[in-house]
Amino acid sequence: MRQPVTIKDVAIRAGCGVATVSRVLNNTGSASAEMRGRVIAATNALGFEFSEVARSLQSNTTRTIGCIVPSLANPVFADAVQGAQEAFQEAGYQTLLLCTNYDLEFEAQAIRTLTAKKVDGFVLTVSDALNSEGLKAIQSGGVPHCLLFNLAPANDQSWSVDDHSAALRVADAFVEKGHDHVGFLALKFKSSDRARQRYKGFVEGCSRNGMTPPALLEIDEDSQDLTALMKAFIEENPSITGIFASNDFLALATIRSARALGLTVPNDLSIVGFDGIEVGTMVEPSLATIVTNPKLMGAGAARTVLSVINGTPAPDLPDPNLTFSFRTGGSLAAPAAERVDDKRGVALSPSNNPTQKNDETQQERSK
Amino acid sequence: MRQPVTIKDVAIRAGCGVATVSRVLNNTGSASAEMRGRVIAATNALGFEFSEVARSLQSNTTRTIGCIVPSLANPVFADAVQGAQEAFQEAGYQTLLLCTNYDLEFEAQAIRTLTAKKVDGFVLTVSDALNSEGLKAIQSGGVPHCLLFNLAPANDQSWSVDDHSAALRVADAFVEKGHDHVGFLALKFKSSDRARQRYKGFVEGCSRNGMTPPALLEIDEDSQDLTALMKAFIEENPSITGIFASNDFLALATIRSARALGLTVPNDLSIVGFDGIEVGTMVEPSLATIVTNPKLMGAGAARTVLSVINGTPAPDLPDPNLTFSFRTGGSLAAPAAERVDDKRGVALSPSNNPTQKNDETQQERSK
DNA sequence: AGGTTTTTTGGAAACGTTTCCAAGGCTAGG
DNA sequence: CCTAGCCTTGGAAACGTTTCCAAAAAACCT
Repeated sequence: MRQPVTIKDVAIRAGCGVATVSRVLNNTGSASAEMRGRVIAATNALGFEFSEVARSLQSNTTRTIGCIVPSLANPVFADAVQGAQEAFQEAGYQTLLLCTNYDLEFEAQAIRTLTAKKVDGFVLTVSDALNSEGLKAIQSGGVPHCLLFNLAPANDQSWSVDDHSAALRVADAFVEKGHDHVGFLALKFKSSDRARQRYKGFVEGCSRNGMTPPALLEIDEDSQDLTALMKAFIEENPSITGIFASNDFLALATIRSARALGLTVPNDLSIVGFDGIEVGTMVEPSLATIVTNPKLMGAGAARTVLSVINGTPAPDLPDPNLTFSFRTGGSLAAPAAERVDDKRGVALSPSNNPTQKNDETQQERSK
Repeated sequence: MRQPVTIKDVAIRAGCGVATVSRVLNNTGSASAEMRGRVIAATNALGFEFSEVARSLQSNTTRTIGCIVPSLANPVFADAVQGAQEAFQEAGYQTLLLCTNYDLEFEAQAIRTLTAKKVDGFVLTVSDALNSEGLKAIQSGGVPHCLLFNLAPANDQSWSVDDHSAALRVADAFVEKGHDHVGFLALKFKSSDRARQRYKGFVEGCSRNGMTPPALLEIDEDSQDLTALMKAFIEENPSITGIFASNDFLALATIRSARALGLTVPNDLSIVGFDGIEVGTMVEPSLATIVTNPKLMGAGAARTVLSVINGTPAPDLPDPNLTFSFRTGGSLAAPAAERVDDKRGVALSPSNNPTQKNDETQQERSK
């Protein structure tokens, strides 16, 4: 199916040269009113449309942006992609989407493919921004780009939630409710610097608050056996009274597993999630979580890329502390008294101050 | 930023003609071992990569597929897109994604844009497959395409859940539990033939089962005031004992609103959703719903498009009855007996207590 | 050796645009 | 009435490939 009607056909029909057709249709250069009319008429009669491919070759610009994310199954990315796509769309750019499934090989391949397609820019979430082969290629190729949900290396911009600070905030939330020892549940720890940031922040937050260092439970792809894993985890760490899950789905799954284990949330186990997906407000108890705005992030990254393409000043990155907020929810409460007592008996606490924590606990619970 | 190194540069460096370079690198046509070596060496030395744009112009094929869906905020589409994207990716095709936001104008525009970009095919979910301007353009342009989640017009293929049958099944599920009068809650009724199909099927299912025709509650974009709407709806239809929501999010929101109105689910009001998103199994009570497999649908549509591109036989569409299954859940149960009693007494009570409904009305109407 | 295949090679056309440039027709100023 | 300058116009080059074709080189026959 060859290009059905080309600029040449229009030129013939209008009885003029192709250059004239191009000028008229693009409103570039001059043309007599009469000529203009003939060209328009011919264009309509033939139903002519420019081939963007030929244009791209000639203009060396495709008005296409490569967008690379791990997966759309995670609504955070889905929303971010949509936000980016809309922003690009508005500026007359289309979006070539590729999902890496958290696979480094795919990631590199995706970048190569899109580079060959001569995209005008990239918005991408990589597995590890500091060591990404593909990202380096983009940088050295001088292709406009902006990271999304990554910790930006030097010289790079990234629209991202401040995972570290958010995790600190979660630690604060736990301690406010009187928890001393909690767990961190991570998915795809290996392939996501975001998860690692959250963990790092959480560890630091716990430490700052004088809490026991959080126990780490790291799981793989499928949460089929999450209940079993949790059982082992809790047995191994009998003093934990809460779990910080690295995303909301995981948090909800954790609640389900907790129920399956006969634990009630939040009494026996408090849960805090991350992302702030909407269903978190629909469940009972509602999910305490870090609320983020992925769509905004995606749109922001898009605007940044557009700005470097156009050579206009880049939009300001949002204040890191405004990239998230904490949402209280029924899934986080003071630990039940019995478990606190348990702990008192069991835990030979390190350099912190569990007594004081327990006071807080009492206070909270008496409300 | 011109193409940094072209086939010409390689040819010069290798001391041969461009035709030879092309042949060697594409493994088409013959070349002496020595020549081959020189070309490869030059390619590596220069870091040459083909420009897909130039290739596309020459070969009149872009290895790019246009993918159009209403939104990625709905995980059904997000999953479907991912499924399609993966299938295409595997076949060496990339995916140009556009979201219409349920806007007909955008839809038409999107199709025009992608047509100009000379995509090799389309996978798309349109608002109304029978009257879509853009779809007609695609058809008459002879561009390979496959619908997704649409009711296919004649001559077209569509990978879609059999919404009609699924809705029948939901009606059966309600009647099995002893419901007689239920409501149908629809979002974007105007702009989605899927929602309309579901409604149509549901009406028919209710009729077949001798139930009262379902009451229709149609809502717009934001469910902010869903609770208020539901209150009015239930007051207007005091005999309904259940609601079939046209998607799972809506179902979960409905449960939340029901709670806000002091109704318990499923005792006062049973809820059935549609789509089978995973969180439905994580909530309490779990959500009764129609389970679908959007990723499979997306991948299927992709395979269909690929088959018409390659001229190979199209994959069989799945048996319509296997495109969905019913998942039982705690949100669907028999209507509470007390409510039946209660209702008798309070038949005339105004809007104070929305939990009360009139069973006599129900029985009378059911004949 | 000479003629006949077969292989290897490179020039050039083509894909559909945009844009440079030169040429022609006009207008206007002298 | 002539010339300098402006507006219009179209030919042709360029963008980076692939592919057709013919020429050159190598191989294989008697």
